[in-house]
Amino acid sequence: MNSTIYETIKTLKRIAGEKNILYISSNELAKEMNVSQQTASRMIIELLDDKYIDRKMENRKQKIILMEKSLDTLYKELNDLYSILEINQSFEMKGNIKNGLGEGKYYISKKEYMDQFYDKLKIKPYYGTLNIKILPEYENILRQIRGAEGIHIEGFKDKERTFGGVKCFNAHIDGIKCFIIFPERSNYTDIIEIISDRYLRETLNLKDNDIIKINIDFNFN
Amino acid sequence: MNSTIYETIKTLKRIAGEKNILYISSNELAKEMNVSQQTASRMIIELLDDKYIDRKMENRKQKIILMEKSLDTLYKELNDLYSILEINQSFEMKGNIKNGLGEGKYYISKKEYMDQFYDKLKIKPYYGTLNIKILPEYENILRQIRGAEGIHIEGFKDKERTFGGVKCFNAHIDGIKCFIIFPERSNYTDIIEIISDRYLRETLNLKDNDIIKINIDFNFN
DNA sequence: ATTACTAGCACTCGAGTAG
DNA sequence: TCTACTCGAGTGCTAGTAA
Repeated sequence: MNSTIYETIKTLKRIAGEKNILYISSNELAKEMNVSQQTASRMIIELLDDKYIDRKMENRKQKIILMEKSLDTLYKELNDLYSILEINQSFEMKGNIKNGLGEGKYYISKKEYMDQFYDKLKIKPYYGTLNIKILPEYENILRQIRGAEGIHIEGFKDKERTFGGVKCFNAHIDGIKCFIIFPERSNYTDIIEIISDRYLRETLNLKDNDIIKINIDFNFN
Repeated sequence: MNSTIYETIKTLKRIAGEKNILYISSNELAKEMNVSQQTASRMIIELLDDKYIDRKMENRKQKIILMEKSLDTLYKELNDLYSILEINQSFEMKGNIKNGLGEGKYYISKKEYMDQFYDKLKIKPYYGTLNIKILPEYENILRQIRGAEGIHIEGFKDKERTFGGVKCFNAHIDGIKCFIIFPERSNYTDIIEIISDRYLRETLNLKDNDIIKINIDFNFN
């Protein structure tokens, strides 16, 4: 990971703030970063090439939009530091119960996944996932969790197709132990999937759109 | 700030863990960082030159000791990310009341400081500081606070000598508003100085060696 | 005003190798 | 084995300048 890329992302995010959008000339960016205008321009081109940012040339100044990959980079570094400095923190998110459409069920019930869940998570998951749409005010926490290592579940192939790797995080809802699972290669989404050895919908008496709180038991290292 | 220096510090700290001491050959370090042995060796020399680390050549492998400057660098980056990602966190430390020897009193009672305290902190401090020796388990939090920006108080000169800049952090003890003040150029110490418009020793009925809790009202930006 | 190409200088990297 | 020097190649910087 090239440093200048990282420094540029930091600078852009600092100026953009929460909206992740900013209007800035290469000259202004150059001054913020203490580099030449040419270097700032080159950095923007590199960030564009690598899909860290999107850009619209407007009349006066270019409009830069920070893509999810930029945020990932920053939260990844934050997690690195948490891990290295051995800072332990617990996280809490809230969201709405969503109807899962049975997709998660199809994936996790694959034997190759199930065997690994049993080995690595020490649970035999209920054949289905609980889907939660995270409330917007918790999205940055979600980003931070997504950026962490988690417990890795290997992908595999069957005759028809490839199933990607998954990473899992220890969590609990109302005292019931469960795991958040993320596909390792996927775009950002505010919907997370939960597995547990219990049928959570029934155990916790949940209905669609109920708001629930989920605690992540983060353990760096 | 050169990235490779930063990456090297991260790697060293990750391996060293809490003790901040590690035994590692340039070759091993090279593998950890995915660079050549020569580059790893060069990084170590640079870190030595810049006083980030200390080193003892032992029979088999060099013994590397991470100096305070390395930790500062990592906590500084953590603070940067907190600020950029607009993560607000409150901190709490505990420590023992210490006899201040009247030094703090001499410094802060200087008019040039006092005027700025009044302007920037909106208090007219009591003529003295409360000294607290932070308990070891809170030292990393102290490092993180020291690494942050704070409210800047300018240094100045009088006929005899130079008085350095100071940075201040909003805090409170038992609900009483106060400020932690750090000399801007000083070595790490586990003793912090507190100012307030109240005589805290009396207001809070404190005696030497009492253990107190201090809350830092951290406001990035 | 902008952005960004080109050219030349400077810095960094790793291979070879000395101590 | 270690650490770390030299040197050539490659990368990244800025100044000049085009569009």
